[in-house]
Amino acid sequence: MASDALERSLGYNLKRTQHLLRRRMDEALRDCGLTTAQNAVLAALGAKPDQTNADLASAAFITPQSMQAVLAGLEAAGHVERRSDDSHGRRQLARLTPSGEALAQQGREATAQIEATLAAATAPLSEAEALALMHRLQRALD
Amino acid sequence: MASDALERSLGYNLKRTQHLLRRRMDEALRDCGLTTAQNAVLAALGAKPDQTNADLASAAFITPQSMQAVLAGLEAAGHVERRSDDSHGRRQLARLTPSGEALAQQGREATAQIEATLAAATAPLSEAEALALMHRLQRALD
DNA sequence: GGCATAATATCAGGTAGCTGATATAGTATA
DNA sequence: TATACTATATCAGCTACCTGATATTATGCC
Repeated sequence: MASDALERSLGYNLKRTQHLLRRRMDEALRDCGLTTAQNAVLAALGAKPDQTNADLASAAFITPQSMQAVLAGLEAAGHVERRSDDSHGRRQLARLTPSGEALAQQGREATAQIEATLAAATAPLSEAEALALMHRLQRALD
Repeated sequence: MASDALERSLGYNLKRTQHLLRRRMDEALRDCGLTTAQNAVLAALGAKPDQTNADLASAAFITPQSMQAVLAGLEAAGHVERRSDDSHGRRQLARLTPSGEALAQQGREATAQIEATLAAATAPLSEAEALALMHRLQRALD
């Protein structure tokens, strides 16, 4: 049994919550054959096409170097395509292929249940209040 | 710029918050020469001595295999000592040495500021309300 | 125009944590 | 007692992500 001091720590509970969430997400996405990082890319490109590797890395909270490998895998599998930005010679803009769109949809469906579970568990707080709390914590940590 | 859909996701914001927290913790602990995992071990043993490798792994949210390496490092550095449990031949109970106690204290001091920042940022919610929210989310995800 | 700075992509190497497998000791059960 | 099950420690190998370095392309400034 852990000490009460740890149980009362916001940081510790933030970490534990995120840890449980990560496990649930990994489980749910395993059925689609997706990793969490891959799903993050598909979701980000689904919401906003033509993003650079650096954009996607930031969205998935990993380094651009790490994202390169993820993106290369998705590209090799035919779920993503990259083309040079005409106005910016170095940039490469990524977007979903049709099979990538389908996979992104599977990812959304697999994770929707978890998101709904989270939203329901905020009661008696509203989901908006929980989100506002997260935003305040983020601002404090930034 | 990320899509609004992601910004409104509790899971995404939980991940982002934890990501920022991790960065701040790593920064603060670097001055003590401690990693996050090492600090977790010292904090856990400070709160409750004579824990097994498996106990500590659970407390730090890593596998027992990974914790072995962390614990071996701390033991080699003289901050932790392990002895066999007389009543359980296989178990090895870890506890802090005097230098480990001192290092644990440094870790506490380094992270106290961050914890206080988090607690202050819960307003207008109380810290207890924020903790209760975390616990509800954890229960929902478990 | 020319130069410093920032942004992007990408190569190379290192590390932390993971999964899988194995050995051993304690516990429960038939 | 014997047999199955659980908990612990620990070896081996793997993967994801990181840091550091480098090349190339915009962009801001003089």
